[in-house]
Formats: sequence, C-alpha cells, structure tokens
Amino acid sequence: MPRSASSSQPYHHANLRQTLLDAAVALIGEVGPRAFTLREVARRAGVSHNAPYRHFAGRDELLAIVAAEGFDRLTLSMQNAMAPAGSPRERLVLCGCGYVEFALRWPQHFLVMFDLPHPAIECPDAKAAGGNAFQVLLECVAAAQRSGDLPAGELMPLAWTAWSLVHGIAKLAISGNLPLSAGETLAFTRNAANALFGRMNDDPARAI
Amino acid sequence: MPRSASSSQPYHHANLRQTLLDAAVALIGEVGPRAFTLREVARRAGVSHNAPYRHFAGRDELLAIVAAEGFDRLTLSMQNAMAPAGSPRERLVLCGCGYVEFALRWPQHFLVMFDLPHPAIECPDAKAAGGNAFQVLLECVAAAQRSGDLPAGELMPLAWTAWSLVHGIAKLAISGNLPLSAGETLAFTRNAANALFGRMNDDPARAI
DNA sequence: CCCTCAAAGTTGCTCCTGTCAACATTCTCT
DNA sequence: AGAGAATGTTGACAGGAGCAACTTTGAGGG
Repeated sequence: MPRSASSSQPYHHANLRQTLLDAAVALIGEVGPRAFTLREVARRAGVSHNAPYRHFAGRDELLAIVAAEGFDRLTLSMQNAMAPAGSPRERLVLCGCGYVEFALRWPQHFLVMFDLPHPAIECPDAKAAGGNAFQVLLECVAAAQRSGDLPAGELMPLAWTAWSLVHGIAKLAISGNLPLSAGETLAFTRNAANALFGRMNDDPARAI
Repeated sequence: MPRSASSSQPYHHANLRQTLLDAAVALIGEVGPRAFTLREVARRAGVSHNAPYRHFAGRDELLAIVAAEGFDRLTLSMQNAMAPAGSPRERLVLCGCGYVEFALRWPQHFLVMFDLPHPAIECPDAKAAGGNAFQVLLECVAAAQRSGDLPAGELMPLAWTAWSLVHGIAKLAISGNLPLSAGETLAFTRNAANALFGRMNDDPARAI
C-alpha cells in the first residue's frame, strides 16, 4: 500500500476532488465562468472526462462548491482586515475593505459566487457559507450601533447599504470599470466607506 | 411588391434582426444569460438555426448588441428619473434611482451588460452606449459640485462612489439578495443615496 | 419583360460539451 | 485471500456553435 510519498502515481488519484476544484478555479480565472468546461477541468487534472462525476453531481454542483469555498475565504478576508481596527466604526470600514480585497484577490470565486444563475447556488453548503459571511457584516453594523457610531434604527437597511457599496465597488473593480490598481481600489474603498458611515450617526438613515 | 401591410408572410422576414434581438431578451429573461442559446432564439423567431448568422457574427455579437440596447435604455431611465428634480443634489439621487429602476425593470439587459466576459462587450456600439450612460452620471455629479451640493474635489472618485452604491444595490436586488419588493428597493435606494450624499459637502471625500 | 446577381434562409456537416450507462480497477475490511 | 464499495474509464446520445454549400427571394439593367 504505497500511499506515502511517490511511487508510480497512486493511480487512484491522491485527492482528485481538491485537484478538480483547484483546476476549476484556475480555468475560470482564464476563461471566465461562462466558458468554463467540466471536460477541460478533467483534462487538466489528467483524468477522463467522466471522473469528476464520482465527486460532484455535475457541473453546477462543482461550481456551487467553488462558491462555498469562496464564501469561506470571504469570511476570513473580512475578519483579517478587521483585526487591527480600533473603533467599531473603523471595524466596519475595514470589514468593507476586506470584502473588496477578497474580490480583487480571487475574482474567479467572486464571479462564481454572485454571477451565476441561482439554481447553481442552491446547494446547502454554499448557502450556509454565504450566511456566515453576511453574519460578519451584520455583527459589525450591530456593534457600531451599540457603540453609537451608527444610528440606532433598523439593522438590516444599514447592513444592506454597506453591503451594496462594497459589492458595487468590488464588482466594478474586477470587471475593469474602475481604472485603478489594487492598492488604489482599496484606498478608494476606505474613503467611500468613510464618506458613507463617517457622519451617519448625525441623522438616522430612515428605514425602507 | 406587397411591402405595406400583411400578405402571406413576407417570407424574407419583415425584420428578422429585431425579432431575433427581442426573442433573445425574452429568452435571457427566462433562462438567464448562461443557458441562453442561439438556436433556441432562432426557433422562437421561426427560422432555421443558421439564419441568425446572416445578421450577427455569432452569439457574442448578438449579446453585445443586446448590451448596447440596454445601455441606451439605462440612459433614458436615468434621464426620466431625474426630470422632476429640484436641486442638483436631488438630481443626483434620482439619477441613482433611475439606475436601479432600470435594473429592476430589465434585469436581462443588466445581466448581459455587466455579467458577461469582457470580450463579448468589446463591440464599439456597446462601448459607446456605455460611455453615454456614464456621462449622464458624470454630469450630475459635476453639476452638484458646481452648485456646492457636493465638495469641489476630484470628480471621478465621487462619480465612482455614486456608481458603486447604486450598482451594488441593483446587482444585489436582481440576484435576490435583498428581500425587498421593487417599490421598497427604490425607496431604499433613495435613502441610501441620501445617506451617502446628503452631508458629503461637510467634508471633502479625499481623493484616492 | 427576362436575366443576372446579391441578400436572406436552409440543410447538412464537424467538433465540442454535459450527462447517462456499463465496464474495469483499486482499496478496505474481514 | 476475497467480497463489496470507491474510484476511473470507455462508449454512447442529445444538443449547441459555427462553417460550407445550396436554394429562394427581390431588385435592376438590358
């Protein structure tokens, strides 16, 4: 049972599932999620065109799992970005920066997460991972409300506003509509978020 | 030469080109831009699977033209929404509402315009139409700066911020991530835009 | 008024993809 | 060692993109 190091290719592929997922992300990065092809992924992983079906129900499920992976990374990216924050307000701003940073670093994931027809994302893992990510934002907003950095009105409209701003920046940036470098985009994000939230506690954003 | 009213189907299809474009928009609305199929469009237009190639270089060009159509409608939607505005600041807010309203009314166009791999959009018509739409926003922002409703700093970062906010709202709304009706979404947009711009003249948004 | 020609549509191919079914190989557990 | 489940492979079928060759229609020139 030569399962340790090399030998002549474990044949039963060491870890095909992850290999396929990685190849899928790479391929999406090259040709976009639309031109992405299951058969090409299999080809790159060096297996037959039907091997992926032993690990995923089909193309859509593979993409849904890529999306779930993406949501997990998004959660981490926001948490990392928030870490050095001082005030709850700064935490919220940095959380937004983490969101955009994620999109800039893994645009493939971002596209799969948000640009795919919904049925593809209806996989429980992806929905749960997405919920977790949103929870990070929600807690930021709630904390800022408790501390008085944001007005004490309804939680959700505030959270949607914050999400919309950073989501828009992320989307426009990775589609090439903002002629900025990655660093400039992050600086811009911070300024935009400050403009939105900096003085919001002066005047409650009315509920929808 | 019975070209006027009816007769027995002009056979050389009265206006296949537009018929195909309309069928394409309808189909995209039903199945999304990914599952959209040239052959199905031809089927719905009642022509053979190769007739579209007499009018479009291929699938991508047809989609690019749908996108161009979309940008034109977006321009109109913003201009209509702005019409009743009083102050330049209100003009800007209503312009954003027009943006979101467009996305809610023609989500198919919106998806094709922004969710497609870039090469598909590299058609001159689409780029020009997109430029026109952006110009409407730019002029709103510039006018608000001139009137003092917005700080007099750099134009572009302000415009990008405004665009990002409404683009994010539009994108999240049509992908079902905001649990709001169309009317609620528009009210929410107005509030969010007011929150962003209402007091922005107190403190220049620093340039990137 | 007929004949020619270009435009607009059609049929028929080739290549590629997603997915199902049946078969082969390998691993694990006893 | 041998049974049974994982894991991969080959083969087949339906459907889409796009190319080529053929056919119909409409417009103009003699």
